[in-house]
Amino acid sequence: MPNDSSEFVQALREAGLKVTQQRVALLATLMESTDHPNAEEIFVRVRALDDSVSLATVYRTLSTLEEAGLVQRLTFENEPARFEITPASQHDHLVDVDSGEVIELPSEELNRIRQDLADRLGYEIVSLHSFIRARKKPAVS
Amino acid sequence: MPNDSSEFVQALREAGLKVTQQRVALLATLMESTDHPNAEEIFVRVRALDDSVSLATVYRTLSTLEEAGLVQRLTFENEPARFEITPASQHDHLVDVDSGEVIELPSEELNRIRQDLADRLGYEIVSLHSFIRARKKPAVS
DNA sequence: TTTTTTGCAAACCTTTTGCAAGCTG
DNA sequence: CAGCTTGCAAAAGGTTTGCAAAAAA
Repeated sequence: MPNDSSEFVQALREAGLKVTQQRVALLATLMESTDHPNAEEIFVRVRALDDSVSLATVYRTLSTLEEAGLVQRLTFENEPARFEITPASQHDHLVDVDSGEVIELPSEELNRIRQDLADRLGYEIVSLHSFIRARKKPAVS
Repeated sequence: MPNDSSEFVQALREAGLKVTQQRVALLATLMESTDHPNAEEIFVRVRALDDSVSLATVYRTLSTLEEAGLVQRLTFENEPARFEITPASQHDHLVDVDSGEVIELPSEELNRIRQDLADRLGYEIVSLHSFIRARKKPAVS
Protein backbone atom coordinates (compact mmCIF):
# COMPACT_ATOMS: atom_id res chain seq x y z
CA MET A 1 0.00 0.00 0.00
CA PRO A 2 1.52 3.27 -1.20
CA ASN A 3 2.19 6.64 0.26
CA ASP A 4 1.80 6.44 4.01
CA SER A 5 1.86 10.18 4.17
CA SER A 6 -1.75 10.55 3.06
CA GLU A 7 -4.23 11.64 5.64
CA PHE A 8 -6.62 9.00 4.34
CA VAL A 9 -4.20 6.20 5.01
CA GLN A 10 -4.04 7.33 8.56
CA ALA A 11 -7.79 7.61 8.87
CA LEU A 12 -8.21 4.06 7.61
CA ARG A 13 -5.57 2.74 10.00
CA GLU A 14 -7.24 4.45 12.91
CA ALA A 15 -10.51 2.87 11.93
CA GLY A 16 -8.85 -0.52 11.94
CA LEU A 17 -9.43 -1.02 8.23
CA LYS A 18 -7.01 -2.36 5.70
CA VAL A 19 -5.53 0.29 3.51
CA THR A 20 -6.34 -0.41 -0.10
CA GLN A 21 -5.84 1.65 -3.22
CA GLN A 22 -9.59 1.69 -3.74
CA ARG A 23 -10.45 2.94 -0.28
CA VAL A 24 -7.88 5.69 -0.46
CA ALA A 25 -9.07 6.74 -3.90
CA LEU A 26 -12.64 6.82 -2.71
CA LEU A 27 -11.85 8.91 0.34
CA ALA A 28 -9.82 11.29 -1.77
CA THR A 29 -12.66 11.61 -4.25
CA LEU A 30 -15.18 12.29 -1.55
CA MET A 31 -12.93 14.82 0.10
CA GLU A 32 -12.62 16.77 -3.14
CA SER A 33 -16.36 16.72 -3.75
CA THR A 34 -18.13 19.78 -2.50
CA ASP A 35 -21.50 18.53 -3.70
CA HIS A 36 -23.19 15.40 -2.39
CA PRO A 37 -22.64 12.73 -5.02
CA ASN A 38 -24.41 9.39 -5.23
CA ALA A 39 -22.69 6.04 -5.71
CA GLU A 40 -22.79 6.22 -9.49
CA GLU A 41 -21.27 9.69 -9.54
CA ILE A 42 -18.61 8.69 -7.06
CA PHE A 43 -17.85 5.69 -9.24
CA VAL A 44 -17.17 7.93 -12.23
CA ARG A 45 -14.99 10.28 -10.22
CA VAL A 46 -13.02 7.53 -8.52
CA ARG A 47 -12.18 5.99 -11.84
CA ALA A 48 -10.35 9.15 -12.78
CA LEU A 49 -7.91 8.32 -9.98
CA ASP A 50 -7.96 4.57 -10.26
CA ASP A 51 -9.65 2.98 -13.22
CA SER A 52 -9.66 -0.47 -11.70
CA VAL A 53 -12.39 0.33 -9.17
CA SER A 54 -15.71 -1.37 -9.74
CA LEU A 55 -19.15 -0.11 -8.86
CA ALA A 56 -19.59 -3.01 -6.46
CA THR A 57 -16.51 -1.88 -4.59
CA VAL A 58 -17.79 1.66 -4.45
CA TYR A 59 -20.94 0.42 -2.75
CA ARG A 60 -19.07 -1.93 -0.47
CA THR A 61 -16.50 0.66 0.47
CA LEU A 62 -19.09 3.33 1.13
CA SER A 63 -20.88 1.00 3.52
CA THR A 64 -17.64 0.08 5.21
CA LEU A 65 -16.60 3.68 5.62
CA GLU A 66 -20.03 4.63 6.85
CA GLU A 67 -19.85 1.96 9.49
CA ALA A 68 -16.44 3.24 10.49
CA GLY A 69 -17.90 6.70 10.79
CA LEU A 70 -15.71 8.22 8.08
CA VAL A 71 -18.55 8.75 5.68
CA GLN A 72 -22.14 9.87 6.01
CA ARG A 73 -25.00 8.49 3.95
CA LEU A 74 -27.78 10.92 2.99
CA THR A 75 -31.09 9.29 2.24
CA PHE A 76 -33.40 11.54 0.27
CA GLU A 77 -36.68 10.78 -1.41
CA ASN A 78 -36.99 9.23 -4.80
CA GLU A 79 -33.34 9.26 -5.55
CA PRO A 80 -30.31 7.12 -4.88
CA ALA A 81 -28.45 7.71 -1.61
CA ARG A 82 -25.85 10.47 -1.57
CA PHE A 83 -22.66 10.57 0.46
CA GLU A 84 -20.32 13.00 2.14
CA ILE A 85 -17.17 12.83 4.21
CA THR A 86 -18.34 12.92 7.81
CA PRO A 87 -18.63 16.62 8.52
CA ALA A 88 -17.04 18.22 11.54
CA SER A 89 -20.43 19.21 12.86
CA GLN A 90 -23.77 17.65 12.08
CA HIS A 91 -25.98 19.76 9.91
CA ASP A 92 -29.37 19.71 8.26
CA HIS A 93 -29.81 19.74 4.49
CA LEU A 94 -32.03 21.91 2.38
CA VAL A 95 -32.84 20.33 -0.96
CA ASP A 96 -33.97 22.60 -3.78
CA VAL A 97 -36.84 20.61 -5.26
CA ASP A 98 -36.42 22.24 -8.65
CA SER A 99 -32.67 22.07 -9.15
CA GLY A 100 -31.80 19.17 -6.88
CA GLU A 101 -29.11 21.31 -5.27
CA VAL A 102 -28.31 20.54 -1.65
CA ILE A 103 -27.50 23.34 0.77
CA GLU A 104 -26.00 22.64 4.18
CA LEU A 105 -27.74 24.46 7.00
CA PRO A 106 -25.97 25.69 10.08
CA SER A 107 -27.89 24.15 12.91
CA GLU A 108 -26.20 24.20 16.26
CA GLU A 109 -29.47 25.33 17.69
CA LEU A 110 -31.41 22.53 16.04
CA ASN A 111 -28.83 20.05 17.23
CA ARG A 112 -29.10 21.25 20.78
CA ILE A 113 -32.86 20.90 20.82
CA ARG A 114 -32.76 17.46 19.29
CA GLN A 115 -30.12 16.35 21.73
CA ASP A 116 -32.36 17.55 24.47
CA LEU A 117 -35.42 15.72 23.19
CA ALA A 118 -33.49 12.49 22.82
CA ASP A 119 -32.01 12.85 26.29
CA ARG A 120 -35.39 13.34 27.79
CA LEU A 121 -36.65 10.14 26.17
CA GLY A 122 -33.64 8.22 27.40
CA TYR A 123 -32.06 7.83 23.99
CA GLU A 124 -28.63 8.60 22.71
CA ILE A 125 -28.39 9.84 19.14
CA VAL A 126 -26.67 7.52 16.71
CA SER A 127 -27.07 9.63 13.61
CA LEU A 128 -29.15 12.41 12.21
CA HIS A 129 -30.91 12.59 8.87
CA SER A 130 -32.70 15.79 8.20
CA PHE A 131 -33.61 17.36 4.94
CA ILE A 132 -35.98 20.09 4.05
CA ARG A 133 -37.39 20.05 0.55
CA ALA A 134 -37.88 23.67 -0.45
CA ARG A 135 -38.47 25.93 -3.39
CA LYS A 136 -36.84 29.25 -4.10
CA LYS A 137 -39.20 32.13 -3.50
CA PRO A 138 -39.43 34.76 -6.21
CA ALA A 139 -37.06 37.54 -5.30
CA VAL A 140 -38.78 40.30 -3.38
CA SER A 141 -38.36 43.64 -5.11
CA MET B 1 -69.02 4.31 -4.84
CA PRO B 2 -70.51 3.54 -1.44
CA ASN B 3 -71.16 5.27 1.78
CA ASP B 4 -70.85 9.01 1.22
CA SER B 5 -70.82 9.49 4.94
CA SER B 6 -67.22 8.45 5.30
CA GLU B 7 -64.77 11.15 6.12
CA PHE B 8 -62.41 9.65 3.57
CA VAL B 9 -64.86 10.06 0.76
CA GLN B 10 -65.06 13.69 1.60
CA ALA B 11 -61.31 14.07 1.80
CA LEU B 12 -60.92 12.52 -1.64
CA ARG B 13 -63.60 14.77 -3.10
CA GLU B 14 -61.95 17.83 -1.68
CA ALA B 15 -58.68 16.74 -3.22
CA GLY B 16 -60.39 16.46 -6.58
CA LEU B 17 -59.76 12.72 -6.76
CA LYS B 18 -62.15 10.06 -7.88
CA VAL B 19 -63.60 8.08 -5.04
CA THR B 20 -62.73 4.44 -5.46
CA GLN B 21 -63.17 1.52 -3.15
CA GLN B 22 -59.40 1.05 -3.09
CA ARG B 23 -58.58 4.60 -2.12
CA VAL B 24 -61.12 4.61 0.66
CA ALA B 25 -59.88 1.28 1.96
CA LEU B 26 -56.31 2.52 1.91
CA LEU B 27 -57.12 5.72 3.75
CA ALA B 28 -59.11 3.79 6.32
CA THR B 29 -56.22 1.40 6.82
CA LEU B 30 -53.73 4.17 7.24
CA MET B 31 -55.99 5.98 9.66
CA GLU B 32 -56.23 2.92 11.87
CA SER B 33 -52.49 2.36 11.83
CA THR B 34 -50.72 3.89 14.76
CA ASP B 35 -47.36 2.64 13.57
CA HIS B 36 -45.71 3.71 10.32
CA PRO B 37 -46.24 0.83 7.91
CA ASN B 38 -44.49 0.37 4.57
CA ALA B 39 -46.23 -0.43 1.29
CA GLU B 40 -46.10 -4.17 1.78
CA GLU B 41 -47.57 -3.94 5.25
CA ILE B 42 -50.27 -1.59 4.07
CA PHE B 43 -51.02 -4.01 1.27
CA VAL B 44 -51.64 -6.82 3.75
CA ARG B 45 -53.83 -4.64 5.95
CA VAL B 46 -55.85 -3.20 3.10
CA ARG B 47 -56.66 -6.66 1.83
CA ALA B 48 -58.43 -7.35 5.08
CA LEU B 49 -60.91 -4.66 4.05
CA ASP B 50 -60.93 -5.24 0.31
CA ASP B 51 -59.19 -8.30 -1.03
CA SER B 52 -59.23 -7.06 -4.59
CA VAL B 53 -56.55 -4.45 -4.03
CA SER B 54 -53.23 -5.13 -5.72
CA LEU B 55 -49.79 -4.10 -4.55
CA ALA B 56 -49.41 -1.93 -7.64
CA THR B 57 -52.50 -0.02 -6.62
CA VAL B 58 -51.19 0.42 -3.12
CA TYR B 59 -48.08 2.05 -4.53
CA ARG B 60 -49.99 4.13 -7.05
CA THR B 61 -52.55 5.23 -4.50
CA LEU B 62 -49.95 6.15 -1.92
CA SER B 63 -48.22 8.36 -4.47
CA THR B 64 -51.50 9.92 -5.51
CA LEU B 65 -52.51 10.61 -1.93
CA GLU B 66 -49.09 11.95 -1.12
CA GLU B 67 -49.34 14.38 -3.99
CA ALA B 68 -52.75 15.42 -2.77
CA GLY B 69 -51.26 16.04 0.65
CA LEU B 70 -53.38 13.43 2.39
CA VAL B 71 -50.50 11.12 3.08
CA GLN B 72 -46.91 11.59 4.13
CA ARG B 73 -44.04 9.45 2.91
CA LEU B 74 -41.24 8.73 5.39
CA THR B 75 -37.92 7.87 3.81
CA PHE B 76 -35.57 6.14 6.21
CA GLU B 77 -32.28 4.42 5.57
CA ASN B 78 -31.93 0.91 4.27
CA GLU B 79 -35.59 0.12 4.39
CA PRO B 80 -38.65 0.57 2.21
CA ALA B 81 -40.52 3.87 2.56
CA ARG B 82 -43.10 4.12 5.32
CA PHE B 83 -46.30 6.11 5.31
CA GLU B 84 -48.63 7.97 7.61
CA ILE B 85 -51.81 9.98 7.29
CA THR B 86 -50.70 13.59 7.05
CA PRO B 87 -50.36 14.63 10.66
CA ALA B 88 -52.00 17.76 12.01
CA SER B 89 -48.62 19.23 12.78
CA GLN B 90 -45.27 18.38 11.26
CA HIS B 91 -43.01 16.44 13.52
CA ASP B 92 -39.59 14.83 13.58
CA HIS B 93 -39.13 11.10 13.98
CA LEU B 94 -36.87 9.23 16.30
CA VAL B 95 -36.04 5.75 15.05
CA ASP B 96 -34.90 3.18 17.55
CA VAL B 97 -32.01 1.53 15.71
CA ASP B 98 -32.39 -1.69 17.66
CA SER B 99 -36.13 -2.25 17.57
CA GLY B 100 -37.05 -0.27 14.46
CA GLU B 101 -39.72 1.50 16.45
CA VAL B 102 -40.57 5.03 15.34
CA ILE B 103 -41.37 7.71 17.90
CA GLU B 104 -42.89 11.02 16.90
CA LEU B 105 -41.19 14.02 18.41
CA PRO B 106 -42.98 17.22 19.32
CA SER B 107 -41.08 19.91 17.50
CA GLU B 108 -42.78 23.25 17.24
CA GLU B 109 -39.52 24.82 18.21
CA LEU B 110 -37.57 22.88 15.60
CA ASN B 111 -40.14 23.83 13.02
CA ARG B 112 -39.88 27.48 13.86
CA ILE B 113 -36.12 27.50 13.53
CA ARG B 114 -36.18 25.65 10.25
CA GLN B 115 -38.82 27.96 8.91
CA ASP B 116 -36.59 30.82 9.83
CA LEU B 117 -33.50 29.38 8.18
CA ALA B 118 -35.40 28.70 4.97
CA ASP B 119 -36.89 32.18 4.99
CA ARG B 120 -33.52 33.74 5.35
CA LEU B 121 -32.22 31.83 2.34
CA GLY B 122 -35.22 32.87 0.28
CA TYR B 123 -36.80 29.43 0.23
CA GLU B 124 -40.25 28.22 1.09
CA ILE B 125 -40.50 24.80 2.65
CA VAL B 126 -42.22 22.16 0.58
CA SER B 127 -41.83 19.27 2.97
CA LEU B 128 -39.78 18.12 5.86
CA HIS B 129 -38.05 14.81 6.39
CA SER B 130 -36.23 14.46 9.61
CA PHE B 131 -35.31 11.40 11.54
CA ILE B 132 -32.92 10.76 14.33
CA ARG B 133 -31.51 7.27 14.64
CA ALA B 134 -31.01 6.62 18.31
CA ARG B 135 -30.38 3.93 20.84
CA LYS B 136 -32.00 3.53 24.23
CA LYS B 137 -29.65 4.43 27.02
CA PRO B 138 -29.39 2.00 29.92
CA ALA B 139 -31.76 3.22 32.61
CA VAL B 140 -30.05 5.45 35.11
CA SER B 141 -30.47 4.19 38.64
C1' DT C 1 0.79 -17.48 4.43
C1' DT C 2 -3.67 -16.26 6.24
C1' DT C 3 -7.35 -13.26 5.85
C1' DT C 4 -9.54 -9.55 3.78
C1' DT C 5 -10.81 -7.21 -0.31
C1' DT C 6 -11.91 -6.90 -5.09
C1' DG C 7 -14.17 -7.53 -10.00
C1' DC C 8 -17.44 -9.59 -12.41
C1' DA C 9 -21.85 -10.98 -13.30
C1' DA C 10 -25.87 -12.55 -11.55
C1' DA C 11 -29.40 -11.87 -8.09
C1' DC C 12 -32.31 -9.04 -5.14
C1' DC C 13 -35.85 -6.06 -3.64
C1' DT C 14 -38.61 -2.20 -3.85
C1' DT C 15 -41.08 0.47 -6.90
C1' DT C 16 -42.85 1.64 -11.53
C1' DT C 17 -45.14 0.81 -15.88
C1' DG C 18 -47.80 -1.00 -20.30
C1' DC C 19 -51.86 -2.75 -21.34
C1' DA C 20 -56.56 -4.30 -21.55
C1' DA C 21 -60.57 -4.49 -18.61
C1' DG C 22 -63.44 -2.12 -15.11
C1' DC C 23 -65.14 1.82 -12.75
C1' DT C 24 -66.45 6.80 -11.83
C1' DG C 25 -68.67 10.95 -12.70
C1' DC D 1 -69.89 7.55 -22.58
C1' DA D 2 -65.15 9.65 -21.85
C1' DG D 3 -61.50 9.37 -19.02
C1' DC D 4 -59.43 7.87 -14.99
C1' DT D 5 -58.23 3.77 -12.21
C1' DT D 6 -57.12 -0.97 -11.56
C1' DG D 7 -54.87 -5.86 -11.80
C1' DC D 8 -51.57 -8.39 -13.75
C1' DA D 9 -47.22 -9.41 -15.08
C1' DA D 10 -43.18 -7.71 -16.74
C1' DA D 11 -39.49 -4.19 -16.30
C1' DA D 12 -36.77 -0.86 -14.10
C1' DG D 13 -33.34 1.01 -11.00
C1' DG D 14 -30.47 0.98 -7.14
C1' DT D 15 -27.91 -2.00 -4.27
C1' DT D 16 -26.12 -6.50 -2.72
C1' DT D 17 -23.88 -10.96 -3.14
C1' DG D 18 -21.29 -15.56 -4.54
C1' DC D 19 -17.22 -16.79 -6.21
C1' DA D 20 -12.49 -17.15 -7.61
C1' DA D 21 -8.50 -14.16 -8.18
C1' DA D 22 -5.64 -10.44 -6.12
C1' DA D 23 -3.83 -7.77 -2.42
C1' DA D 24 -2.87 -6.62 2.48
C1' DA D 25 -0.76 -7.64 6.85
